[in-house]
Amino acid sequence: MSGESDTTEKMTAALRKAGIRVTRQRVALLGVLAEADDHPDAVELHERAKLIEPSVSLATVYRTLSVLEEGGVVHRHAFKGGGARFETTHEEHHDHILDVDTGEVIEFQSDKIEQLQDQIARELGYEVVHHRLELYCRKIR
Amino acid sequence: MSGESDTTEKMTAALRKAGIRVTRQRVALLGVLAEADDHPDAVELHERAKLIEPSVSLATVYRTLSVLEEGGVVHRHAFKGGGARFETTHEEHHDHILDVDTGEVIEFQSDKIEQLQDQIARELGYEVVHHRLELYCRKIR
DNA sequence: AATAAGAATGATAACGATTCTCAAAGATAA
DNA sequence: TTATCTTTGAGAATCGTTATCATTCTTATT
Repeated sequence: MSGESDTTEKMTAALRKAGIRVTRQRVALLGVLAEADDHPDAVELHERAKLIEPSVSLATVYRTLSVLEEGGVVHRHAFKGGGARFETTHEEHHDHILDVDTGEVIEFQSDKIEQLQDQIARELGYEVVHHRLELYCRKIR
Repeated sequence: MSGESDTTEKMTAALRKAGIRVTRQRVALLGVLAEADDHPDAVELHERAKLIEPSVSLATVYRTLSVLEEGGVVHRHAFKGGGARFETTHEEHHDHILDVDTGEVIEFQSDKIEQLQDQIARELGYEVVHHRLELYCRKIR
């Protein structure tokens, strides 16, 4: 057996597959992203990545996030308030509900809404490249 | 007749109605917003307001925009790239299509989508406080 | 394994958008 | 008109993010 963890191997493979050069920092960050089930921002990701690879700088976190986004490996969200937040792309497309009281993020998916969006755009002579749908909600008592 | 323009009177009345103290700067800015048919950002609004009331500072533009937003007089949008952009609230609710090539903003409205949003939220135990729906589109050739 | 060439990195400066600070000027109600 | 409280302009400060640059690391090639 090698000294490499299973996660490290997986992340390395994922980076190679996306045509992204492999570095310790990138492997660490992607590992953090892969096991995150929330939607962390760059600073939070930096904190977590440092636990795995102490040498990661915040600058590299930002740079790597851009590279991963370009490579289609992560999605960047710009919810209200604060900075951008990220999640891996391995799940299928979804939109978000944001609890305005707790800040919690819930994911949902609606083919119907997607279809309506396409239809509306088409009627106006456009095709949808991508969209942003966020429902800022309050829990019903 | 008074020396006040018709617009000034209207804006003054609108501010009073919203319970916002009336100042030259606020009247000027609201006037600019009222006759804007695009979605200007703070710097652009500052430029335009200075033509009416040269003493307006950028700080006051930002402060006033926040006040007007709280008073329900304007809406703040955070489209991708660049800063916040604003529009008056007098029209009815609508969402936006953004032309990714030209930057143009088109407004649209769909009761069906609104209903679907409410329904989805309800099924998850939430009620929608407000939402954000932006379609980033390309013109069909 | 050694190397050459280009790419990625850490530290920090710079950036753009926005908010804050504070003394001076202004708006409102009495 | 005055007293009180608010708003203002100017610029400093802040926040999230990107750019700079000398050094280190990856990778492809020996």
